[in-house]
Amino acid sequence: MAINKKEAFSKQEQELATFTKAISHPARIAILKILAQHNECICGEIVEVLPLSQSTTSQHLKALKYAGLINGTVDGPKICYCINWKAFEKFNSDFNTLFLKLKKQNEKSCC
Amino acid sequence: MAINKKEAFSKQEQELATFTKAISHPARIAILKILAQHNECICGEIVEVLPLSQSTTSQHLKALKYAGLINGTVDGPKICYCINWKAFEKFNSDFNTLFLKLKKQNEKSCC
DNA sequence: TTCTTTTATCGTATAATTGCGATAAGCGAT
DNA sequence: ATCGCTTATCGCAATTATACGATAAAAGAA
Repeated sequence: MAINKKEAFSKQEQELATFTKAISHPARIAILKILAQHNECICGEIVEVLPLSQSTTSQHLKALKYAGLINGTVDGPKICYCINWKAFEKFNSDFNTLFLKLKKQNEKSCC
Repeated sequence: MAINKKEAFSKQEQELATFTKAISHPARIAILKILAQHNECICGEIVEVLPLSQSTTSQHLKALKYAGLINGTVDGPKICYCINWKAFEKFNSDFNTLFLKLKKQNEKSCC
């Protein structure tokens, strides 16, 4: 058991779930906030701000990168991180589309 | 290891993460769509539509209920489900607030 | 080359998620 | 009280996530 049944759902649902999963941990929301607060890419002073170890932080960054929400480019010995606004915009749009779609049909809670 | 460090983040971040986690699985997004497509509460014909077993579907419903996104009231032998629009509205609002907050600061990707 | 700094990855442990079948629990009808 | 229908929960197995320390890898500086 415990076979993954995600592929049984629509592409759209899978895609949105990937995004929401990426930001389903407070640490990753915090990382996005930190990245957005900078006008330039930051070369990973994220570890110092977060209450997590360097390795754990790196894993969270990897998760965000996997979902396409952030980019990281090599800058000498450091790595420069920033938000992928294009992907972010798409996510935001898809999300609002879902919201509107849901709300269109029904507005009242009957229970 | 593997101690939960979620409480180390802000209340707002935790709250939003709870919501996004609730909709971080395609099945749960599908459930919300099904619920929204009905003008009345539906007495769980969700199982027939989803490609999942009754028990698994019940667990997904439980997850959505835990996050406060749906309500379920007893209707004889059945249970009547519907979206909690109030909670949903708050989630939508919190989410857009985060988006705007992030976008306010920075609009360009430098990498 | 060697050292230092920065980041990723490996190894490991624990916890949570996902999924199913089987069973229980609740309620109406007989 | 018993039966049938609907939904929740239990028990189990497999997978994934979370977290850390230790180590590797990459690049500049000495």
